[in-house]
Amino acid sequence: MHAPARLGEPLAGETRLMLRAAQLYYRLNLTQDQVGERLGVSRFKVGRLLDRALRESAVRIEIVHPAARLVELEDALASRFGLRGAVVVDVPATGSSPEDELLARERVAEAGAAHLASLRPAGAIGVSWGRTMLELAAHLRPGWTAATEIVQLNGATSRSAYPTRAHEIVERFGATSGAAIRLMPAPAIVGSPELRDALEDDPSVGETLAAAREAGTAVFSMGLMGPESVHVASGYLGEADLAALADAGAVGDVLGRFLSRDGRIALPSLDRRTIGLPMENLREKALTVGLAAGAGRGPIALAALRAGCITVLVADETTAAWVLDHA
Amino acid sequence: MHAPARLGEPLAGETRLMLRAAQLYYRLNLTQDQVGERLGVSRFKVGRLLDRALRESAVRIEIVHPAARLVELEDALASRFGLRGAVVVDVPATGSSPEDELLARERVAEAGAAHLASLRPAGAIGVSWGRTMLELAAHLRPGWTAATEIVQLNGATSRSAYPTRAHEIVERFGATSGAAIRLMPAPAIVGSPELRDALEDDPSVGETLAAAREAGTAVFSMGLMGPESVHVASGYLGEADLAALADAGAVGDVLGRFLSRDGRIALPSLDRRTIGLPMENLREKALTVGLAAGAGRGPIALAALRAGCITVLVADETTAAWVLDHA
DNA sequence: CAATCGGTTGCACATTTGAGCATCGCGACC
DNA sequence: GGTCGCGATGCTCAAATGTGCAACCGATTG
Repeated sequence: MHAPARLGEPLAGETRLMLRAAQLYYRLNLTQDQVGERLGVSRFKVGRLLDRALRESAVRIEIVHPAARLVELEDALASRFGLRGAVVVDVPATGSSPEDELLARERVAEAGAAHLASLRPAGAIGVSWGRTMLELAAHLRPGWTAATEIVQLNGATSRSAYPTRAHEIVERFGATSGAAIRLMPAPAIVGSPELRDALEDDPSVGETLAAAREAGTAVFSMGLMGPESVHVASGYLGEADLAALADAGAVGDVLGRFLSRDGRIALPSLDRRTIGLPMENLREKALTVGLAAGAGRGPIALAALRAGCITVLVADETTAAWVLDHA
Repeated sequence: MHAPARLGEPLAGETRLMLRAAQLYYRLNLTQDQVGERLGVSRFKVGRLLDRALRESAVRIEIVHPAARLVELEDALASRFGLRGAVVVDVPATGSSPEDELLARERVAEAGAAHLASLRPAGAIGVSWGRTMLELAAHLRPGWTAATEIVQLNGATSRSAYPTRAHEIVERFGATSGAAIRLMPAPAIVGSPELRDALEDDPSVGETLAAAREAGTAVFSMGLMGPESVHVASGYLGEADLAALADAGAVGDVLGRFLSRDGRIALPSLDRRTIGLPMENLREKALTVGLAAGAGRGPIALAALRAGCITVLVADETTAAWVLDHA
């Protein structure tokens, strides 16, 4: 090798020196100069010794903070899906009990609000509704940004006893940012494409929809597909629709648009009955913040990412890990 | 705390930033400047973030090389006993079978020879004898140093069939360094103090002893106390002596001088029958290299260190660890 | 409303570190 | 024995990093 032909050497003197240098440099925080003095070698040699130690990974530098994994997931998501950013939240318990769901929603919403504020979006901001969005709105702090207008992105007037509280969300966004608000007075899903078109043509809805198209920013959450969906609770979806969606391979929704695993509209016939900003318009926005909180949101998060309608993802750790595992 | 009263924060944004900075800096090896650019903060802030990460031990820097432990032991020994140096050798198997003993001796002797050469001792060098010393001598490489004289430090003429081979050792030291040699033609231990004195007064022994006192450097190994001691094999010690030594708490010998745990001469009456350099003269030398190789050498190594007669210790890992454990 | 205080920020400057390069020593090979 | 080539060494110079300091910001208090 490099040392003059002494085979079977128990421990090359160079290696001893290297380890000693590493100890002095990394443990005692001496300068390379000081290390060299103690070891009787030049500082250049110390530098090279430390180089070698690093190359041969005789010293390991690892990031051990409990949250380091979250940051790693964030970076992985951002680079894997070409995102502008990702926020992964550590949620203590990640079961699928209602309490755990609640907790996950809270943490994701809180983190989403903070991150949204840090982005300081300007101009018009479109927002969706749902439990996560309501929670997010609650966490917005006065003056978090100086938007000009808050626009509701999709229909929400409830036809059941269960209120969507979409107006609360929009109002809170408006109140905390000082922006004007624009609601969308229509259900999320109606019975026929014709009715959808008629409603969207009406100025009350149409103007909001136009504003939604113009908004540079969109903030929305992702919904689950199944009997527990808010769309079922709100009375928009019946048994038959649910069955058809399941047949079509739907995994959840974004702005009331149900997607299949690959990110495509799962059931075009249902999509034509859905009132709100269409997928293709959502994709065009400069900044879209999508939130996924709670067990089982992995598939819809991945679908939405594949649909290309997300530039900033906010999710809990379990969801983030699932997405990366299945991407 | 430091952040404006937001309690129960899932993960302070500062911490995210810190971890991200640490990732970029330590994993991707970006400069602090580049990290700052990516994260949108000044390089000063990055530096401070990295500082914090280090202080809060969010990043851990550890030395993982298998030999790192040896170096640690060396440093610990050197500082604990005020040594000029210590060499700890990694010995694959550390049982107490004859083969393991042999292996340990080989590795320690080899490392001892290499380290001795790196010290380049000048002037007169005193040497002891024994299996380890023989092995060490065999590993000396021509021109390893430019000593003027090699002096045998203690008596060695065998009175049994088992040869001490002390002359081989001294000759090899001389031949490889180009130095003159001086042997000590006497047994290690004799029957009475009077005979010891008479022999030491004889010029043949006395002149070597005087040279041994003058030598600035001494190299010796440490021997075990018990029936397997070379002194028993060479016929210097009988049953009665062995029993008396055991009673006196002897743990082993240095230059034929048996020591108790605390580093004192275990049996003065026996010591007065021992021919060779006395302890107090050994202590005065500028450089004394002591070798301890093989299972059970811990106690005598510790005793010798306590006696203050060692400035450079060469030992196997097990012995080194034992010494530090019991110091 | 002014004053003050703790903490954070960016800066100029000194120190530390890294990179490229000329040199040297030494063994291999003619 | 000469010389060729490789690796190690130490140097200069530029880049990167740490440090003390002044300015600043926001909150608290008189």
